[in-house]
Amino acid sequence: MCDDLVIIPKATLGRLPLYLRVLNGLHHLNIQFVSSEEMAMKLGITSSQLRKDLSYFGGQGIRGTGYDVAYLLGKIKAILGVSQNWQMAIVGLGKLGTALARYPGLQQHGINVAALFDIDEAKIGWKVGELSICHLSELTEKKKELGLEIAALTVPAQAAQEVTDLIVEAGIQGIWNFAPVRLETPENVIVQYEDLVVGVLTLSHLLSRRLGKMR
Amino acid sequence: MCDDLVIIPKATLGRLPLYLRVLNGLHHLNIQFVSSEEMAMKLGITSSQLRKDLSYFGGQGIRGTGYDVAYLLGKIKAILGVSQNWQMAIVGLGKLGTALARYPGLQQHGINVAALFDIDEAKIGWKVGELSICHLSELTEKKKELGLEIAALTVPAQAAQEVTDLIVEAGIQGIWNFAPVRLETPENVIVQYEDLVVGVLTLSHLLSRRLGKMR
DNA sequence: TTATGATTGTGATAAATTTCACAAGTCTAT
DNA sequence: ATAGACTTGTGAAATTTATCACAATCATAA
Repeated sequence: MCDDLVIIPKATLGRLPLYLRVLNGLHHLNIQFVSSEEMAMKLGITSSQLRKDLSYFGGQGIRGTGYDVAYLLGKIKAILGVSQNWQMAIVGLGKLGTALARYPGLQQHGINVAALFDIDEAKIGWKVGELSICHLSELTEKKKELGLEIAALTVPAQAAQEVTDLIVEAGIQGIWNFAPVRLETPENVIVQYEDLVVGVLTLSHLLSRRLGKMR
Repeated sequence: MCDDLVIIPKATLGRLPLYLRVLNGLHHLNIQFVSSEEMAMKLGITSSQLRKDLSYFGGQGIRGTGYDVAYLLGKIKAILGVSQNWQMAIVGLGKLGTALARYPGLQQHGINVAALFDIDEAKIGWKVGELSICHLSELTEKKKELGLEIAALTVPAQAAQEVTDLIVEAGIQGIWNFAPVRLETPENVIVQYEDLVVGVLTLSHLLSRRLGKMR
């Protein structure tokens, strides 16, 4: 009845968004079936890994034919929670926060940017796209009004914990944290860490080795 | 002589940027020694994992005392290739590219944004911070002039492969790819994939389970 | 010097993840 | 109906990663 309660390995979960993307592409092209080999090729992974991943939640593949694109898409969307919409607030409208507010990829995946908050008086009332920036003190009120469920935290590192406490107090249970610090939160709050620097440093490391540029 | 040739597990490498951050903080506070327990606490991992990670490249800890912050910092910087500077180009000055161009975290980690490219005639000549946007056709020339080593790819998905081919042709060997597609490149080019959507979908999944909001 | 307390380094073990290999199922063409 | 070509699903093996537990080491103070 409720497949989502099956335990899906973390490593697999991390790949589901990639699968979602490829399936979306195929669905757009009106392709009805896809083999694990074909999909794996597009993803740069092995077909057995893909099949194993899908097996954790019942990919319902058809031997000799492949997987039903629409069905698999629906299944993965359900697991990732993309099949319903989420109301998200952005807290901290600096460069990063502003870019995030305008990023179309969010809406496409069921994340609705519904409110913007900052603490800088100079920014209050400014518009980013359709939305006006509110003062952080309005968070609790707006949370109830708009049903905010996720807060993207794009404030400077020094302010992050303090602002987190306010977010938690407002009753928001999901924090997408772009500040480079670990946040202290109650158990019922989920924090997802996002850090651009990790990616570029990994690249930097690989290049150092490749180019032999080190001292 | 060259510790970087020791094989460091991928999982460990992925954590080094986090260690770098904590060590930077400690160093800033003029703290000379730190124990694995203390550092692990700040990171939300176990101390034994930290020690094991450091053991792969010789953390040079002192029993009873802990690790020398400055020494460890230098070591990790060397491994991550942060101890020298890199010249980076940003290709595609949309919302994301522009935010990246202004992101101070890059400079802080030895990544120098040295040139901006776009293909949209309307944008050519515009300034973002100190730099002017150049036409993509100047890439090869600028690569030689500025010694560009990394290209951040922030163009729409449809254009990504085409632009990648130009980047490769210009002789740039590191691509930090923000476009949600897999890139075909020669073996000597390193591609680091960056995808914001993965993070927020993971959060979405965890929230779905937690809140029991699914259908 | 010696006792005490703190902390590392690392084998051994456990857990998680990936890869392999192939039986079993499905489709198509004849 | 049958053969042949494909493709899935999945146990088992291999590999990678994380945790445990404790001897060895170092600093400090009496």
